[in-house]
Amino acid sequence: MGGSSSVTEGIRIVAGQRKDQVVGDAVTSGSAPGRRERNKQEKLARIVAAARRLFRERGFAETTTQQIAEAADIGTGTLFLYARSKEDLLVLVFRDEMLETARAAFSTVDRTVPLLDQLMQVFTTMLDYHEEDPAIARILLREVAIPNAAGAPTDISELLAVIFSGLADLVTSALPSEAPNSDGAALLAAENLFANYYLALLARIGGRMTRKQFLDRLRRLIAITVDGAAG
Amino acid sequence: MGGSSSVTEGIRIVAGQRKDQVVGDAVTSGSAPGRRERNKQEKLARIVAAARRLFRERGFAETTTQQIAEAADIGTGTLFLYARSKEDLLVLVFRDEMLETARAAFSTVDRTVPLLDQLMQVFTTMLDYHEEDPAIARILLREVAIPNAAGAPTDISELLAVIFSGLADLVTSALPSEAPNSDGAALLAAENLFANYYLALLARIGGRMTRKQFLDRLRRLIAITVDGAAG
DNA sequence: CTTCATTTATGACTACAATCAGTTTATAGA
DNA sequence: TCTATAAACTGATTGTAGTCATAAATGAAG
Repeated sequence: MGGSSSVTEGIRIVAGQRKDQVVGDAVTSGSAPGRRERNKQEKLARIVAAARRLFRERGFAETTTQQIAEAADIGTGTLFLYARSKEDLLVLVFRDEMLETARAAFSTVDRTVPLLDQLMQVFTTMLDYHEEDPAIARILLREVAIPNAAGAPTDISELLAVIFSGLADLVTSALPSEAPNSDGAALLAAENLFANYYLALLARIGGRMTRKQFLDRLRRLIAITVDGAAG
Repeated sequence: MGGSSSVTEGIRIVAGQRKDQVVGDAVTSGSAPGRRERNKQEKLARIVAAARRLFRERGFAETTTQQIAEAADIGTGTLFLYARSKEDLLVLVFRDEMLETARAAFSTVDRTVPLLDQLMQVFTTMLDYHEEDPAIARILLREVAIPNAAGAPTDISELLAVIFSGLADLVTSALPSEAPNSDGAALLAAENLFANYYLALLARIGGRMTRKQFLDRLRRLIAITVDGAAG
């Protein structure tokens, strides 16, 4: 997403309102973590591990938050101190995998082929990941698009940053180095490309397209953008 | 795991065929509707009317399916013969309004202005509709993108057809009449444009953009596609 | 009218996400 | 060390979406 405008109108701390919690990550840097912080991180790790295993083994709907809590050896209420909802927990659990997938996708791109093919490589890698477990992907993609519960959901800004800057970088590299403000233009092109990928992915994961149809369609869609921006 | 020693975790319903019902519209054409059919339509109308009123008055989360059933004067279980889930009911309720909004958007476009402006007119009209009730729009857009429950959700193909063919028509009209297979190309362009609109809309409704930011961003995004396709 | 089969309706019931008042644990200060 | 305050944890409880066994309504056929 474009400029993370530093408007800072949130007001966060103080001011009596304590609604939105979710045990915050209080690790500033360097200094002693402290027992409380260590306990929190350890618990978070247990929760994520347990949830991942259960979601994978039984599926999302078939796994209850009770089961996750029990497997993570915590109280049922504790779970919701770490994730706002069951769906949000899913994002928390698979965020890192998605991030790694995205990073891998960009780092293995063959930069000698045309931009269109580079983009298809990236998107195909990300598609492959989601196709491994379409049932999970469905809910994951839904939650990423529009979070369910109110309040601050699990932060995915890093994932988005990797994707957008990665796409923008491919676009910039492929373009003849001339345009002056091409940075903003490249980021905008990245958003355009991602929008096309995302909606096609929704159709694919939603079972409204075969894999072949998806790839074919996506290629044509991004060709519109790529040819336009390049021509 | 733990707890009772009996494993029993397989079983679940899983068995082959799903039961996908949802009282189908059996009106073929012309011939006598029959009492059964009339009752169904009447009930459906009552449900939609009651749900619309309650969702508008109290909001989605604050309205229970019991309240809707009572207001529609039907049993609680009956509701789920007409919609697969509470979310699906929301689509059922607002589908017609969205369809009308889309139709109106396309029929009032000023065809004398540049294509980019025509598209912005259409998208702005649709944005206006969703901004009237962002809380409802949020869930509506989620459900449209990826239906919640399994089985056939409320059919929105007509809405999508109106939007895609409408966009394709604008594109075709604005382009110099020359290209032979421009029909498929125009439809593809329409998908590209819609993808950009939809993701921007998600950001806007998700509160991640002001209205001004949305319009500005969307204009730049679709400019990429329009300039590319036209140039 | 009287079966009979099929479709539609019902509401008591179940399962479960999420909450919240009360409890425990950690840390800072004395 | 002990005490006070805040942060984190807990599980019994609650509200409600969605189910399912049963019943009612409809239409077809005799």
